[in-house]
Amino acid sequence: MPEEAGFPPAKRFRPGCGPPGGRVLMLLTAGGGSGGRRQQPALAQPAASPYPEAVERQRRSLPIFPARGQLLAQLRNLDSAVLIGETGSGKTTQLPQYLYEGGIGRQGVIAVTQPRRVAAISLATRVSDEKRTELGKLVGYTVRFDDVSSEDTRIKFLTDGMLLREAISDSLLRKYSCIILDEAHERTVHTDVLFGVVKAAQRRRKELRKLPLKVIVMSATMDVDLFSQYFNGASVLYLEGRQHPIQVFYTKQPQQDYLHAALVSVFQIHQEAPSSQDILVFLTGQEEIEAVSKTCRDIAKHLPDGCPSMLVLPLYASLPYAQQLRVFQGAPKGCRKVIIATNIAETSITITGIKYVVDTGMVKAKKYNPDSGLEVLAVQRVSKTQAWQRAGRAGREDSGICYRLYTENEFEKFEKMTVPEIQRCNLASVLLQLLAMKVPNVLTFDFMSKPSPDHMQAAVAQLDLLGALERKDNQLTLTPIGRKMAAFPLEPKFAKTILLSPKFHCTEEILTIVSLLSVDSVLYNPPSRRDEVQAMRKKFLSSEGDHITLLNIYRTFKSLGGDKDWCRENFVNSRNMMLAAEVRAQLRDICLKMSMPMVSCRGDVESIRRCLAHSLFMSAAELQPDGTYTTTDSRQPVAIHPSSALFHCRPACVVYTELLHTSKCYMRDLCVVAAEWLYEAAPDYFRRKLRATRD
DNA sequence: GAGCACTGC
Repeated sequence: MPEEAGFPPAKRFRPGCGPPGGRVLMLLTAGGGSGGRRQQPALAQPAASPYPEAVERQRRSLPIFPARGQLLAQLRNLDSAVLIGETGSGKTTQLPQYLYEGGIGRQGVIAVTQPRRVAAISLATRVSDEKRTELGKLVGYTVRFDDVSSEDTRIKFLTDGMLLREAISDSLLRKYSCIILDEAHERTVHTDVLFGVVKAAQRRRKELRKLPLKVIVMSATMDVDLFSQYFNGASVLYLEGRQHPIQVFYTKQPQQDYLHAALVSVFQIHQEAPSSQDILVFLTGQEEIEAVSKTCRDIAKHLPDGCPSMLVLPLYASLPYAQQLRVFQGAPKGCRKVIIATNIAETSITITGIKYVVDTGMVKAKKYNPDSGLEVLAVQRVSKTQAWQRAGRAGREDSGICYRLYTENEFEKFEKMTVPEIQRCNLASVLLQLLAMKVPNVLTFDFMSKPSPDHMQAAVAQLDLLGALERKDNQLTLTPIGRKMAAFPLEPKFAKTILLSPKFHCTEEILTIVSLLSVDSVLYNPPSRRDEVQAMRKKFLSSEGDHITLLNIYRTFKSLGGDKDWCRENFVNSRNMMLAAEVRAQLRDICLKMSMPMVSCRGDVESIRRCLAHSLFMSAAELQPDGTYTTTDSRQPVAIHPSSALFHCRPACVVYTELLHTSKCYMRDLCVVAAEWLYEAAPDYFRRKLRATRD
């Protein structure tokens, strides 16, 4: 048994509780403490309620309910507002209904945006149930591949990415009277771009004396200064929630080995706590999670008598769906559930019954390196808000306990907030979308958290190479090709690949390849069965690279009618395969709307490779005399990723889809090309490069 | 020579 990790006495806190100092313009409290008995709302029952009693009672018991009148009175007169409400306050399901019932925003549609599809769908279902209407009538939702809304829809839930798409065809968002940006604290790229788009639409509509646009930003955390300032000093409304108290323990000493510390903590809890109380452990990635899960199971086998048994469940996004679902099933009586997860359990997946959270304080996340212009995936410290979010996962139904595997001193040194994604990612897509909306002066776009000028410039350079940009009167605008690229829900380089494909008579094939590349990997690689996987995959491998290999797999899958058993036997992720087929159909529709010819090159694989060379020429690498590879763009040393079909080959020249920095800089998804094809594709670009290397 | 956080259009 490992020795005790050593935790000092607990500090009590309630995550996100209490108003932010000095910034609250109005305070709306629901009454009642957290976790304890709640005050009954003192308002009179409406004369004739349209709701069945149970639903009505449930709605009235939510913390937001006593604030209803005050909330409506305030919101009626405000253009913009920020609403802070903890988990469980009922803000997301109730506020849109209150607005509708109060006759606010009835001249148009009330939109509520969500970062995730599942959330948009389940919230719409919930609210339409409460309104006792059929989903898609009064209350509906719109997410990619699934639009359940109609002319009658007045309350619409949509993903933030979907609303952005709509802004391309109508940048004033004319059909909406009110836009509620929910989960704003997550600061996804899409939400961040929407902030700017919605703010501009609001101002422009005012200038044009059109229907005013009301904007409500909803956040679960207290750091709202930025939101309020950004929306011209918008009022901040505070709602108390239903979070239960959580005890937090820190370690006395910094931990050298967080995996070891996590194991110690799990078994310390396991020996002390009743077996009905489940544990959630936060680690950084698949490999680590699988290794720790195995160790946990091994140790659990050799525990002393009287110790409860243990059900260890890994949880990460690339885990097959059926295995993900196991975390929702209760463990047998006398058995404890231990869930070992990535940050997928921070926001995306909520598990009930968690009493203990073990937080290693580490996360694997993308960083942006402005010098090299590259994204780097690296294990790093979480931010304070992230640590609170993790702790909060222990207090969903009852009071909880969080063990932090770092000292309080270390915690104080964590970044206050996670750096918004928009400052950590490639901006080519964002820029293309803004240009498609005809935003004037894109380079000075009013972002809430501005990306650095270098960062923006790198995106301009990328779009320029793809032939998407032109300059008119010192303003950046889109070329006809650029406008077409923006129509595809894809990274710009993939959109360009599709647009080039008719020239190489391989549109059908390119559509398949691009679809497969734009979903999560269809190749399932359980580390414990590596040899089996390699043996099965051999029959699809192409010496011409990963794109052709993927095409081979898709063709076999299709010829068998999408057989799930075949997928399992061949270590193919059937969920992602189906998704790729759906993406392909959508992309094909867009091509047909543009009157692109649907052509196939049949067995002529070379034309596919030529097409890829012409669209990915800026991501190429050449074999050096010493057997290593160097990128043609920045002469950076790179290596072939071990997952590639070309891992054991050494082609002279390749293009790749992605660079991945882990222990080395790896190229992923490679295609063998001829050097002269690259030169043909962009003679000026390569002439510049050659001159640069000579200097 | 040896490895892939999480969303979304």
